[in-house]
Amino acid sequence: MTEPRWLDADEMAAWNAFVEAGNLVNRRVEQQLREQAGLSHPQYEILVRLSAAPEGEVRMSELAQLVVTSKSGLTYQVTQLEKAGLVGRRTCETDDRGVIARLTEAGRRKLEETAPGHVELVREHLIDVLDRDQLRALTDALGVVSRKLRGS
Amino acid sequence: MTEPRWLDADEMAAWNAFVEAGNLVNRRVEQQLREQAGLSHPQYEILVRLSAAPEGEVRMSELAQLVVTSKSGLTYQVTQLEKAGLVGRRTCETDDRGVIARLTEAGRRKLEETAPGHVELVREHLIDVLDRDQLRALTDALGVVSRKLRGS
DNA sequence: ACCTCGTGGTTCAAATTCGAACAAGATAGA
DNA sequence: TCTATCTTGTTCGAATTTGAACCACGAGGT
Repeated sequence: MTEPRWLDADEMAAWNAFVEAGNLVNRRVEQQLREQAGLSHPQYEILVRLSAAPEGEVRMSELAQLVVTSKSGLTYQVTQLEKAGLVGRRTCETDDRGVIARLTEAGRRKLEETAPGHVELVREHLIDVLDRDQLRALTDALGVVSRKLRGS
Repeated sequence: MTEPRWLDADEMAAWNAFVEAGNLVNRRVEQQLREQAGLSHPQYEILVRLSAAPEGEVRMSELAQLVVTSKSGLTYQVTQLEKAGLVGRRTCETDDRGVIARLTEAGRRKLEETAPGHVELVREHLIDVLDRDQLRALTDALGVVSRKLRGS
């Protein structure tokens, strides 16, 4: 095993900042959604993705990619949302294996009443603490990271 | 309820990038540590923080802050690490309530043999895909976010 | 000394996560 | 057509996470 290229101070700082900020923000968001709407962050994400799709419908496999979770994880969360009446399931006409998740009217209302508080929090902790340039730099950098990971 | 300030396209992109990159990287790191060392990311983080501290000792409450987890979560993970012989517990002399986690020799060895692969992955997916300026911008921006969240 | 309040850590139940195993359906080539 | 191979989504068990409840202890005032 050859000696690895260790991280220098700047690189270490970058990694730490990434992990720390991610954890802190996630915790905060999770907590806020939970107490304000009784939703987990993944659940909220699912509602958002569905609402953005035509007919409010997205196929399970695609949805799993969008919210970055495992297949079984998505199955679980969609089941929860279904019990709550916020999402429905139907089978795909062209592919009998396929299952399509669909946002219900109640789901859309739930999202509408939850979004303001959520956006407020995102603003307070991420958007409004950065200026335009910082925001762009952040988006660009993280975009590179994501694309790299998506393609492998 | 007053109408919230919604996110414009750039702001939305920033938030999406943040969440997506965080999820993707986390999943990847988790998977890598699990199969290469049988450790979860939080567990690895604990070992890192301990190894960086004088005597390899950190108090539980402080450790929870460092790795950004709940008290109970930390208790659980330290217990796991203790079972594996990588970490020890002792009570604080000056405060009978306090518990101090301590990195064992086996723990230090485990960290030494796990770190190279981990660093390699961090490099591949975060560090090496960005140039110096991007890395600095990322660190600065996320630093602002973390500081803001730490102080509230 | 005593009492009150805050802190530190653990325990507990409930919810969530993941991967592996599975069943059922699509797909492509001989 | 037959068959071998992917894909899809669910199920299952094991591991993990969280907040609330709890107990023990320190700190400050009376």
